[in-house]
Amino acid sequence: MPELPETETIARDLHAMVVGRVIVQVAVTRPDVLREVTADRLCTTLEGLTIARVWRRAKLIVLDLTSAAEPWHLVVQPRFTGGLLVDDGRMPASELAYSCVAMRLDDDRTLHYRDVRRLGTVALMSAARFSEYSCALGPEPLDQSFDVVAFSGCVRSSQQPIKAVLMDQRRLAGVGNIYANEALWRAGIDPSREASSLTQGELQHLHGALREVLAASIAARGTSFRDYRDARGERGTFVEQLAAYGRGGEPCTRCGRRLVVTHAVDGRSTVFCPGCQY
DNA sequence: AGGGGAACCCGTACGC
DNA sequence: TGCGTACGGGTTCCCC
Repeated sequence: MPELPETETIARDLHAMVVGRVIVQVAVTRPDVLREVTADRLCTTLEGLTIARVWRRAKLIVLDLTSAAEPWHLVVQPRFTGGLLVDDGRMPASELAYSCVAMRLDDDRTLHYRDVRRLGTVALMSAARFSEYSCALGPEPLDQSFDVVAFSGCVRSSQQPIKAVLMDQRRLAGVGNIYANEALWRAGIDPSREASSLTQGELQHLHGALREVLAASIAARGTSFRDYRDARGERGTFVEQLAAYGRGGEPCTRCGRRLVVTHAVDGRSTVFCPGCQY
C-alpha cells in the first residue's frame, strides 16, 4: 500500500531516528523476503556498517550504508504490509512475530523489517547495482525539474489507459493506485482515456493535480487505508482528503453524481466520476 | 519491442 | 463452530 507519500514519510522519520547509528548484529528470520543476497551474506556484510542516510526513491526506502571499505544500499520495498520499525525494547510480541529481518544498532535499539504477508522485499545492492536499478525507474514527480514538458514526455507516447501509464514505474516513479485515481479525479480526466489522446491543456492539469495530491498527502503523513503505518507505527490522515479512492458509490463532491468502481481499466480497482471526468 | 499473465504471500471475509 | 476457499495487491519474470 505505501506509495510515494507514505514511503517519503517513513524515510524521513527513520532518517531522524537512526542516522549515524552502526549496525552491530543482524538476524534474518524470514529469508524469503530477501532479494539479490543470501541471509548469511546480508548478515556478514551489514555488521559494522554505519547508516549514513535514509531516503526515498519511487516507492523504495533506501538505507545508505558506509564503512571504511565499500558503500552499500539496503533497498526496502514494503509493497502492501511491509514496514521498518524501531524497537526500543517496548515493541509488543504481536508485532515482533512478523519481523523478517532484525538489525541491532549500537544504541541497543533494533531496526526491524516487519511484513505480515511478506510480498515486500529487502535487497542489498552495491553502488553500481543500485544505480542500474534506479536508472530503470522513471523520474520523481516532485522533483523541481519535473515540469509539464517532462511529464508530457513520460506519458504522451503510450496507447495504454492514462491511469495505467501513471502507475507504470518505468515512466513515472512512486505513483500507485490511490494517487493515480486521485490525480485523475482532480484533473477531471477519465482514467480509461488513451494516454496519447490527452491534450496539452489536460496534461497541464494532470501534472499539477498529481504534484498537488502527492504533496498534500506527504503533509498529512500519507494515507492509511488498511495496513499502512509509518515508522512510528502511526496512521497517516490523508484518507480523510481522498475524493475518489475508496469512495465508490458515494456522491462526487464536485458534481454530485455517484462515483463508479470498475476493474475494467487496468485490472485494478478504479474509482471515477462519470459526471465530471472525461 | 512491448504487452499479457502467472507467481509471490497470508490475513480476512465469506460460504458451507 | 470450524473448516475450506476466494481474494487482494505491486513488481518481477517468463513467454509470445
